[in-house]
Amino acid sequence: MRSPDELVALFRENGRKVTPQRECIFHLLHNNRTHPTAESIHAEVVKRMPSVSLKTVYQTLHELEDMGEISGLDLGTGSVRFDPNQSVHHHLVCTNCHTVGDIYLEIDSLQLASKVLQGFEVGNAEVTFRGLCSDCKRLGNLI
Amino acid sequence: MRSPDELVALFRENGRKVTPQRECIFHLLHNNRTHPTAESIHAEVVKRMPSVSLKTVYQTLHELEDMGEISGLDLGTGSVRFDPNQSVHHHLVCTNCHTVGDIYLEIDSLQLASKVLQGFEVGNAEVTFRGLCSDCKRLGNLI
DNA sequence: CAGTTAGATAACAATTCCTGTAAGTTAAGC
DNA sequence: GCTTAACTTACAGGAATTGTTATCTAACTG
Repeated sequence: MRSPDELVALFRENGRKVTPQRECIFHLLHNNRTHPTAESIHAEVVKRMPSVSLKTVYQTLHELEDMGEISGLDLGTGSVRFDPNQSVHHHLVCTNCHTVGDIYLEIDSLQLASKVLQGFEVGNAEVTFRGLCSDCKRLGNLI
Repeated sequence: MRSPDELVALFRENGRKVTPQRECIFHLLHNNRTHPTAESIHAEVVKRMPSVSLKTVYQTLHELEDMGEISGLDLGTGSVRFDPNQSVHHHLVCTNCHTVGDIYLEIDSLQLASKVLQGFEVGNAEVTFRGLCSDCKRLGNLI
């Protein structure tokens, strides 16, 4: 995702309006590696601007998603997570605490032989690793 | 997933009761490669037994899941899909029509170097390919 | 720099997918 | 055939998200 300042300019170029609510969301997403949900972003926004509705947060997140600035990830944790990290990477999902980590992989086998694809045109490939994060693993050993 | 007859026996062994509703669901799942949702299974069940509730379908599907006979898949298509195919495979999800196909892959690179995992203990790795299925691709070309 | 207006916001209701509850019904073992 | 745990149904409820609408405001316009 671009910097908040660049997003402001980009929004104006696209005929979208720049509101304080949106700027707040831009800042909260910038360099954010926590894979936040709309709900968690909203919780942070509300600390600064108490009247902002969840709907506004969803709308802004979806606009950023449509513009390719962030990705919505459905990792089976109940709600969609938003990721401003647009470099190619994959995810580690803790089956216990549901935190999401990033992992950078070169997966040669993902260059698939066309025969196995049977006409399917691949846009992208996501790899999701499920297991225990280091914290939950450690706690698990203690119990 | 095992055959309907085997499931009947297995349910009884496990102290679960075998009802006509459940047997109907067993048959609908057997050799089913369509990755049905609870809703779509229910639609089929109702054709044969009009009074069956969606709740009953969910309950039976979850029991089969708990027994390891089917897998629940959250592929970001809105609802959970159930897959009786228990061999190791991955999925092709059409971003247009949301149908789900199977793909069999050997992914050597998924034997990850422990350094990139930073203490994360991997249980399993799922690969989801998103793109256009052959039907949607063809239609896309025509439009 | 006030007026205009497309677009954004907030409050609220609705939707979708799924789960909890409670009361009636049935399969399996005796 | 009786008992009882388990199943089924109807219905309510819940979480995540989206639709609606009236109000408001950013940014353009003169």
